Amino acid sequence: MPAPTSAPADPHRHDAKPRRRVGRPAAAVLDQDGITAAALQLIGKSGYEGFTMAALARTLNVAPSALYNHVSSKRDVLVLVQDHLTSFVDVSAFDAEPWDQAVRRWAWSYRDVFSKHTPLIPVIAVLPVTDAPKTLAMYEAVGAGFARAGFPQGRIVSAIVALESFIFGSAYDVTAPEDIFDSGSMADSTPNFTAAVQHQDLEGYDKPADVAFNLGLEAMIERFGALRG
Amino acid sequence: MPAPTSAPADPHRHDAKPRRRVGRPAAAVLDQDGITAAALQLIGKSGYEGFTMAALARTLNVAPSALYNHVSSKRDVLVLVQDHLTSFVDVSAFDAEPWDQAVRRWAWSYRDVFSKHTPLIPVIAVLPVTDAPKTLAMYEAVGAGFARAGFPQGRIVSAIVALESFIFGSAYDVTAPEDIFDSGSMADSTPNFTAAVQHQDLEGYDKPADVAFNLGLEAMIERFGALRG
DNA sequence: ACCACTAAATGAATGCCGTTCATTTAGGAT
DNA sequence: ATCCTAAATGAACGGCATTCATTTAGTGGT
Repeated sequence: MPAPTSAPADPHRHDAKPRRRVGRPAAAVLDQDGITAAALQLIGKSGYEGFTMAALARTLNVAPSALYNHVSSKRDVLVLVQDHLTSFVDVSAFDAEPWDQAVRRWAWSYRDVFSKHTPLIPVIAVLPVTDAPKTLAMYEAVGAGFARAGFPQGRIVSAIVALESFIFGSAYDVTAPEDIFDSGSMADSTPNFTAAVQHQDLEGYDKPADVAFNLGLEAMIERFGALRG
Repeated sequence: MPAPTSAPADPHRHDAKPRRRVGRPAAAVLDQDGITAAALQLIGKSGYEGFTMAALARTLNVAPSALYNHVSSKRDVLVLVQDHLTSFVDVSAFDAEPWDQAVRRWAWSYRDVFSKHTPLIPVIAVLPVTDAPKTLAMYEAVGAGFARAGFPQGRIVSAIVALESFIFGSAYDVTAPEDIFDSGSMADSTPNFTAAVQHQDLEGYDKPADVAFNLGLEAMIERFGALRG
């Protein structure tokens, strides 16, 4: 009886999100793509605190319970959103530029996309690729790029995972408050760190998060690059 | 006058647990240290799903509302737990071993501590150090180690942040399901990545997460080490 | 043209959750 | 003995995700 939660091939296709007249039910008003788009829009407007099954239903002119015919949980919606966002990550450089440049472009865009969606990180980081086809497609593009660049087969996945872990952690960093390292009244007991914070070199970047991301990313690119055959 | 609506969220400088005979208040059944200890124990027993203000109150034989005399929100409790956990991170090597070994020991222990507490990561990553004295103490130990090793002042914080970002991301990775990269029925459309997954080299480690962590960490240690004067 | 079947929507109900608040309790200070 | 006040209580409150019996309206078969 319950509707399938993830079926790639849907019998009922295209139906925008028109407002059916109120009152009693209608024909197909909802599908996963429509839910995903509405969710993304809602998140953009209200943030993740405002992202509620009730609020999502409201933007779709539907009762909250109706969503559960197309999705099995709120987490499910987050997975749909996550996978959709992944298609905004730029992997194009992997077949247009040298390996190191491609990794650079990919990593920065990956970080930028998800720094605006950090609540999704705990979801992505642990999600089987089977549940996220577009994410899998990204891995394929990246993995192919590594292989083409002469990366040893046995280390491709580990290298990607290491980069991705760094990217996720760095995405949080982007959202941290500027004064996160102000030691305030405790400065006396932490002289070394306090001094280091004060003398931090921005190296021409706008934000400290960018300096740190550049530093770590370039370290990995250089060292990983040396693994190529 | 009714009772105050919000308890002090500020741990302030004293974090010992002496019975302050400041000559004011009444019998104390609850305090922040007791709450922190109970919270940690509850999390260990029931996980973060079972970690509820009501459940926490129950283990302390107290009404849920009583907690709010000592803590201003559930998030506050998480901050206390987070800061407490940080004292389990091993920074001892920074005054006993060479820089690279010290970073290694610190990073692995940091990752191991928080891989069991990933729900805290979104909290830590964005938390001003002022609210977490033990965390600040850790930064001081690490920062001092970097300075002593001849690290250029202006880059100490960026290097630590980069390492920490990598550590946080990698902590998630530890908790990922083993088959997270099984592409299942989609294997045909992702030949490169699927092959890379199949041929992944474990390099003698138990878990793929450890291989990736080692790879990224050693890259950073080597490259950052070259920055020392 | 009828009818049976079924996917999809409803709205009420459920059970939890974090948090608030008026009130009570009991120790130290004067 | 009395006042003062921090700390504890228990009953609310509003919000949340999710479930379920029921209703609706299209579709496909005869």
